Amino acid sequence: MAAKYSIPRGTFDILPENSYKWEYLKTTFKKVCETFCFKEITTPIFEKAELFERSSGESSDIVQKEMYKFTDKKGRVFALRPEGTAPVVRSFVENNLDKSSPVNKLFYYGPMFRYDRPQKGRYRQFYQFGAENFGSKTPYSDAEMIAMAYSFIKKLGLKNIRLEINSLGTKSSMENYDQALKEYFTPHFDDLCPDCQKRLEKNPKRLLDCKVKSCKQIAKDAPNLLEYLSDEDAKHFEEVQKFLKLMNVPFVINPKIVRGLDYYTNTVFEFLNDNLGAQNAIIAGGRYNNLVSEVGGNNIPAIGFAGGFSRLLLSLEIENLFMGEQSKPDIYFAAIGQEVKESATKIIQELRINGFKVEFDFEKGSLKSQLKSANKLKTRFVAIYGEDEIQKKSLVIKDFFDSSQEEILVKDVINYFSKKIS
RNA sequence: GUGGGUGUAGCUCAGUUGGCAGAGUACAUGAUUGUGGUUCAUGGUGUCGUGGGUUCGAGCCCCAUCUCCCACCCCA
Repeated sequence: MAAKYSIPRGTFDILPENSYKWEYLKTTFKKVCETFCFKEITTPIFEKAELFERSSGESSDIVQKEMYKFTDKKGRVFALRPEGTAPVVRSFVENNLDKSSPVNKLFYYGPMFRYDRPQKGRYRQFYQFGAENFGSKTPYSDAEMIAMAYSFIKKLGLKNIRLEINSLGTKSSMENYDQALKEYFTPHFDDLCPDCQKRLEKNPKRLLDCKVKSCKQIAKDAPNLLEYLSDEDAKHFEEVQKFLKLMNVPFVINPKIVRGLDYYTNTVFEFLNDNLGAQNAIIAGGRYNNLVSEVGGNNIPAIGFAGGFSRLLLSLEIENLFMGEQSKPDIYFAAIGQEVKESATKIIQELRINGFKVEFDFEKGSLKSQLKSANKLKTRFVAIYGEDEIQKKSLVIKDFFDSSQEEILVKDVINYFSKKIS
């Protein structure tokens, strides 16, 4: 053992025995997105570091300490993407997608990178899926986005997941609220945990979801964000709720949801699974009406979400749900003797070209061991080919379902299996 | 970045007061030479995470280091 090289900390291999599960998640997500008429977009896994510094907020932890930054040979500073929204916005702006269509509905998935301490549901290279809607500012588009995430969760069959929504309002109401929070918490300053004392200046909304008991106690009577929304923002939020109800998407309002990235405005939402431990957010997102212009585009409203595949997988495992199936051979080709095996390769290639999944072991000797392999691979059909069959230009086909056997002519083999295997 | 736990066969794990490295499972082969599943027999591998130290002797004790797990933090 004692392998010479080991995998980098906080990363993981997806081995053959699990690959199909990831594939299942990806294809299911894709299918759901397509029912909402979203189109796939793929961007590079690295971008100019500045893109993330600008979009996520200079002060966020992601930018401050979690980015994998590097400099290329010409001194350009890049970062492995820590999240998916900024690159999609960059591509949207750079390719002038808004010019050819007033609304663009996009989805993506792929690896993201953050230098975090690894933990359950948290890795340094992790796989996210996400979707963005550019160009639509109606409350309906907020609800549609949430409904799409909800549909994905439903499609997977997950039950123990709840949706929480909130509205942060626009910039002015957010500033008013921050001010109110500061006024409320400052008299209690000495009773706050050290983290919260820091947060009070930097990002007072963070005080609301502190886990320290004493802070929680103080935060209980803090001013409510929803009361600081402008009339217009409040109306928007109410309309979103109206559409969610119409679409039968159950939710609860949690005025304490705060998103980690600076760019959110108005609606924010989280899909949570409390059985996952500390990293309980499965899908999270919100509206970001100012980000496109901030990255250099026109003043285009947008809303989106992102989710983590491994947290989703954990959730599926906990609820013991279907996670796709490993691909298995249609036919195991058992040939007896070296000369027969050589002659078999021609038939096998013919079968494979016609789309059948055919397993064949050129080295295994006895028929018995080949049948054992076929059984282990859960193959239904075994084609038995030996001296007798060569003479007769035939094949014996054994069906493991009922242990029946029949002899067919080699020239009919494609036809035969076309009927047997759909 | 901080704290707690952890590491022994491919996998899941035993391993006594420090005294020859173990089980289950999986894998491979075989049971009158062309018929799987069940059964039986046989077989193999370990730098005991890594590097030091204590000791006649270390899987076990001490120090360091790394990994993974859990929590803080942060977030998907």
